[in-house]
Amino acid sequence: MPPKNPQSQFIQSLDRGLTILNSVAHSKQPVSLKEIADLLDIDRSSAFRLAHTLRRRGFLSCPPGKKDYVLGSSMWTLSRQYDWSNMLVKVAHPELKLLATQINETAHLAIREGKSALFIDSVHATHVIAVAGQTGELVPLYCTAHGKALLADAEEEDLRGQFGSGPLRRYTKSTITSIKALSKECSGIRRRGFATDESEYGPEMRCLAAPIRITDDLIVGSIGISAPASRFSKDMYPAYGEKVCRVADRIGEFLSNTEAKS
Amino acid sequence: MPPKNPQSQFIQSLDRGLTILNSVAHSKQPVSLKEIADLLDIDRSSAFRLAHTLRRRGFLSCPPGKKDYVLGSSMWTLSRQYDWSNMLVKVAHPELKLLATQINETAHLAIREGKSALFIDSVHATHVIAVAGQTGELVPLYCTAHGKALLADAEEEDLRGQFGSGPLRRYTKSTITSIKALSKECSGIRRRGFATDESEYGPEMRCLAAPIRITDDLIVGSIGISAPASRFSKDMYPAYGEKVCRVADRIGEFLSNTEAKS
DNA sequence: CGCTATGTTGCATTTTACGCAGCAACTCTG
DNA sequence: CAGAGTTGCTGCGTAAAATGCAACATAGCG
Repeated sequence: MPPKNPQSQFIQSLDRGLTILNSVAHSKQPVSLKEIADLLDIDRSSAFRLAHTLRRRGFLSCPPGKKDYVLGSSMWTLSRQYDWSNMLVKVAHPELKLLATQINETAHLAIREGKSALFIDSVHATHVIAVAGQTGELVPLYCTAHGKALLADAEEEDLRGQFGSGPLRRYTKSTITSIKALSKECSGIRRRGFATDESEYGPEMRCLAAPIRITDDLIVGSIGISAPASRFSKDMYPAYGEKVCRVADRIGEFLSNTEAKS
Repeated sequence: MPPKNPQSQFIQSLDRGLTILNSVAHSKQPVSLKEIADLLDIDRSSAFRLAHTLRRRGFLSCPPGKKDYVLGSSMWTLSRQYDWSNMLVKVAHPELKLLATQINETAHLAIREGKSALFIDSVHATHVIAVAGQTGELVPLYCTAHGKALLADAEEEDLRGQFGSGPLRRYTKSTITSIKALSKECSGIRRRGFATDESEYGPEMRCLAAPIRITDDLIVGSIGISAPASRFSKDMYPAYGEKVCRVADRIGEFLSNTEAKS
């Protein structure tokens, strides 16, 4: 039976503290105490005590001399020490398996690492193989389906900041070498929901991948399928694309919350 | 005057919530409700309400089906959306400048990015240059002073996991090519406090760098100086090393808290 | 040098979070 | 399979803890 009074399970002050963390993290400028108080619609003194607690615990920090708040070292520590990729693998592996068997081609899971995409899990068509195939391999971001899926939300200026303004290295005839073209490709991926690789990195290989998004649309990984071009024609893009997108969305939902429904 | 009652500025439930976040983040396994209750020495019901609040806000999450807690997507979002390197640059730049003028050689600031070290700021000997020199450059981790400083806390098995078991690529005669030697080098860096580069990557260049550590000893960046070997002999290591270490420590302290002293 | 805006502390009030008790689901264990 | 022991979850009365207010402190500004 559902709880009669669901509100009683809410700790107000903790909730408020988390709201503060969120707003500080999303703000590009340091946040003043007044802004916090206004945001939560509480007295300045209460805001002060909440912020003070967060600071003492290292979750917030004040730039030397200033009295504004920025994220503190604890957030740094927490996010780094935690093995996100392991969690992603755990949640995604069953879905990866499902995808591979449904389509009967190799399915991959990738995350971003620096300026590359890193394959962290894969399931082959005929049999399940945990540590084999391309798992562990690093590939460029701008000329692979997984890489481009991971870049999907980047705007032209972001791309320029990350790859510089010069032309990109060409691997094959179809490699995208200009930032402008890459940016256009990204907007196409956002629209369609999935990215493809027309032998832009390695020859005679087709790949289709979709970004895995969590709350706030942040892209945390990509999932997709690869096959020799001979077995994987362009006609299959719509059908496979929809399948892959659906799987990616489901993984994202699992990661985002899991209100623990069955 | 110091507050008469410093405890009154402390919000208990928020503090407890943060403690939960910390313990979940540091634990390798998912954490059960009972463990949380025991840790904080509070009733299970209170622990439940705290954890429940954290979960509804996305800071914790339950693996599908299970009732244990792991870090949630909000932590993911927060840590990624925040521009850490920008913050590091802001805090470290004055110190970098000081270091460069004191020693009168180029000083660099670097962070880890994937399997490389990325230079994010530099100050040249004679003049301050914000966006020039090696800023933006990626260099290998295992054969540069900055890279090795960033790796300092890694144990042999970590290194093996990150670089594979094969030999490392050789750039010069003095490049370290075995994981075992690299591990030994790391323990030396931990002992001394700083790393050096004996022309292991590029020729005729010496470099000395120290890791920047925040709370829990997590390494978040490195700071160091570079010079042609002709001007920078081995004799200078102790003196320069101590200087660089002191600067690195101060930056770490600034980042870790800033109890806002002057 | 006032004046306002913001940060910080003490204190009285009452909201809020706590522990207790009890139920439900699940796991051992014989 | 029964019964005992864990653990997760909810309702409720109470006490403690968080809140808002007022006052003080400090910084920025004209």
